[in-house]
Amino acid sequence: METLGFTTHDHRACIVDCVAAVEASCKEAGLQLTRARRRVLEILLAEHRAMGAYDILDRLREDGQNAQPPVAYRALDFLVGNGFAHRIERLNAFIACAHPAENHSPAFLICRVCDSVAETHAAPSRGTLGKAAKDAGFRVERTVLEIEGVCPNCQEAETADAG
Amino acid sequence: METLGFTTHDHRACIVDCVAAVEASCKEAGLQLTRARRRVLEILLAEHRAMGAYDILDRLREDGQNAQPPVAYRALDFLVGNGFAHRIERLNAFIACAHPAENHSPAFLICRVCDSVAETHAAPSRGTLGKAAKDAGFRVERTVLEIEGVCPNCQEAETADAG
DNA sequence: TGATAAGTGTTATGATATATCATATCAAGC
DNA sequence: GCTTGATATGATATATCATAACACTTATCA
Repeated sequence: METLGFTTHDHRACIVDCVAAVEASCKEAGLQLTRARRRVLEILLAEHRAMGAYDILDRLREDGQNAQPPVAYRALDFLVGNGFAHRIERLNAFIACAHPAENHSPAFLICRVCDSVAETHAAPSRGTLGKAAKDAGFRVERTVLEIEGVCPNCQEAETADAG
Repeated sequence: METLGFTTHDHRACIVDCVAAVEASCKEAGLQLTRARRRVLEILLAEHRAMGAYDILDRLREDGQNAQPPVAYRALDFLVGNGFAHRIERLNAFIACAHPAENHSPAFLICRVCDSVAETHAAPSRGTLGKAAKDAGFRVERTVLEIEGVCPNCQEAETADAG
């Protein structure tokens, strides 16, 4: 299990690889990775952090067009719906998937200080929780696991302030 | 473990008991359960479902005053901050805690069809996930676990439609 | 090539949440 | 009593997030 998001790295290859992976995945599934959708994916990948829809919109507008909210939301719906991006409920924001094309059940570590987000993955709810759902007669379709806390960088900053 | 929310029951005693429990808890902790806070708690308990801040505001207005958004949000901040209510991120909505005064780590079963919510509880993240957080150097403070699916009532409805 | 589905551009609006400043309330100490 | 400080409330305005609706274009495929 690899956790991404709290370490810096050269994003170039990362972006190219991810776009390629998504592209392949779309082709295989008969999905259209249109210009707008591809552009939003690139924006999310370039930032490598959770972005609000209007942040994305600002980037889109830098391309020279007067993009309106639905443009961003439609592309995001597509990306999220097909597992190429995730919505972070806690932040009303979106982030490119760190493991596109893999079938996975993501979990997020969200720093309450700097809002950085790391994606990791959780075992789909088994054990106690799965039992509780079953007992309640509830059919589980998707699990949202968002863990709030403080990232390593902000912990360092805390220590520095205190010392 | 008891899961509340998908069964009907007489709420009267439930409301009275919960308000009393919260009242006692506040007294013990030196917190002020003021009129507005108590009223919002009662509204949440009376509905026994997740309510948006503006739904709550509508109820508050039925009391005859022209309550403005901050009134609801402040009361909700108090209730959520002290564990007497929970925020459902998935729905941007709030629900009274089913186990006030107990120290707990809640999880929610959310029906995507009718938006009903059941509170249950999850073991605080141990195992794989706890390890992932630890490996990432992340300090966990709070875990949001929201499980989306279909509640028993809506499953029945599905079957009825199909047959 | 024409029918149909899928996607886009655009306007307007709905829904959720917070910043800000003024005022009230109340307990503690002089 | 009066002041002070802390906490809570009232009220206005605005920020932020999200979608409905409709006209138009593009992709797909029989």
